[in-house]
Amino acid sequence: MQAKNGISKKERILDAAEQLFARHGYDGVTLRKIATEAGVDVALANYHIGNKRELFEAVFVRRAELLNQYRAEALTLCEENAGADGPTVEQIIEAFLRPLEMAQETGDDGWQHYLALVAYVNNSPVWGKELMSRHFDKLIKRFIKALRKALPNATDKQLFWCYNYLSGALTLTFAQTGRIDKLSRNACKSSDFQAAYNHMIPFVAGGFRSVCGEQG
Amino acid sequence: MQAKNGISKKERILDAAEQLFARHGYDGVTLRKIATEAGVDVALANYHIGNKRELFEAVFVRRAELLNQYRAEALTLCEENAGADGPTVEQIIEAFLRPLEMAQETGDDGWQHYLALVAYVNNSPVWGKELMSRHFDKLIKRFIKALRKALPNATDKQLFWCYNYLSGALTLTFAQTGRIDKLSRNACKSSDFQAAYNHMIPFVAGGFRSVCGEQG
DNA sequence: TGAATTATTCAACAAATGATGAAATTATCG
DNA sequence: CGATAATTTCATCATTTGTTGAATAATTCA
Repeated sequence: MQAKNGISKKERILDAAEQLFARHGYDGVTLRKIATEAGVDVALANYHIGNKRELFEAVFVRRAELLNQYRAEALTLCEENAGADGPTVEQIIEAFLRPLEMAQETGDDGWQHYLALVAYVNNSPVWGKELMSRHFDKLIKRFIKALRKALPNATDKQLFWCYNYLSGALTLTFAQTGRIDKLSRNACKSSDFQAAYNHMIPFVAGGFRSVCGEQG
Repeated sequence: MQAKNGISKKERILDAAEQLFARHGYDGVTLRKIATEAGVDVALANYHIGNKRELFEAVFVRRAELLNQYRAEALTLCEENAGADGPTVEQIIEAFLRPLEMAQETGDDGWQHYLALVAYVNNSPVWGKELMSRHFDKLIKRFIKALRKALPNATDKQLFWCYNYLSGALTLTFAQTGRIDKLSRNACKSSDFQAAYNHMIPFVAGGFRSVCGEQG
């Protein structure tokens, strides 16, 4: 049952839920607000997807695989282009971040909302651990493996703490609170993803090098 | 009307609210849960503090000034101990972070809950901008000023973006989701604040240096 | 003590919430 | 077409929510 404009009501529900959950969190959103935003009856979400929790997870899952795919391709590409020593820290971090920037910069607002949702989940004591792990850990371990090769002196403890800081920096950038705009008196704009990622790559790479020591 | 054990019911309400808001967010907590946790009637929060929103802000405000004071003292101290060139990036970052570590490591769980609440607020698109700015911007600008002196080649844009990454890394550490434990197969423990901050200082300092360039 | 102030509890309200069967509508396809 | 299935709407339920006015208890202090 496909609508004429190509967007089914089920997708409209997921889009509306994505935006609202990202902005207000799980408990800050009611099924009625989602339905209203989607222009749909309240009962329809239940018919197509299930209860509220299942709706939340459906939204989270929807783009997760695609995102992993983008990142995996970027990592594979930079590994193929590198010599026998493998890619540099900068190249690995870039492969980790650029797909996100590109997703956020498509005209589609959906990716912006989705990544803000990931930020919410990543920071949530309740959802954070299980949901993030289930969908993203596998690929992250591939990135860590590449970093371990680029930083042969690093211990696992150092690598994973550094990844944690990277994850936090990224998350706050996703969250798009607009706080940095105000603090910097508009020297930085949180909507300027290009600037956010351009600065982030050397920051994070420098951080990894500083903690884990140069190779040799 | 002070209780015999020294903890008034008003304080018990604030403590319970602090813990629950930090864990479940504003909308994930009901006044009844707070009251139950505090061992108090539902109506009492309203009598002592006001409505739900005012309760949330009261919790947020309670420790904000004290936290600013700790950080300000640390910065002043490291500036006094430094030469005419001022403190190094590492010293400034350390002054920014150590008071948080110390607060989290007091036996009192309250500071842990409070900093998790700050993490929630900092990442929240709704609360993030206004509430954080109102209470923390002034002191943060003092820190930025010190960093500007330590990194004379840096532009404001670079400095504030780097601060943003620092803030994000810090926030995720506060949030205590336990995710890093699982990801690293217990090489890192999110409850180990000492390790979290020990690694974070060189990471962030290295990041600043890498983005803003060494001086000279 | 006893009156007055403060603190706490009780009871109840209207509004909103997630959920779900039953009814109505629309699509599918032999 | 006509019947079977998929989709969408409608009406309604029991709970839960934030809030408040009145009643009760505890404290203060003259």
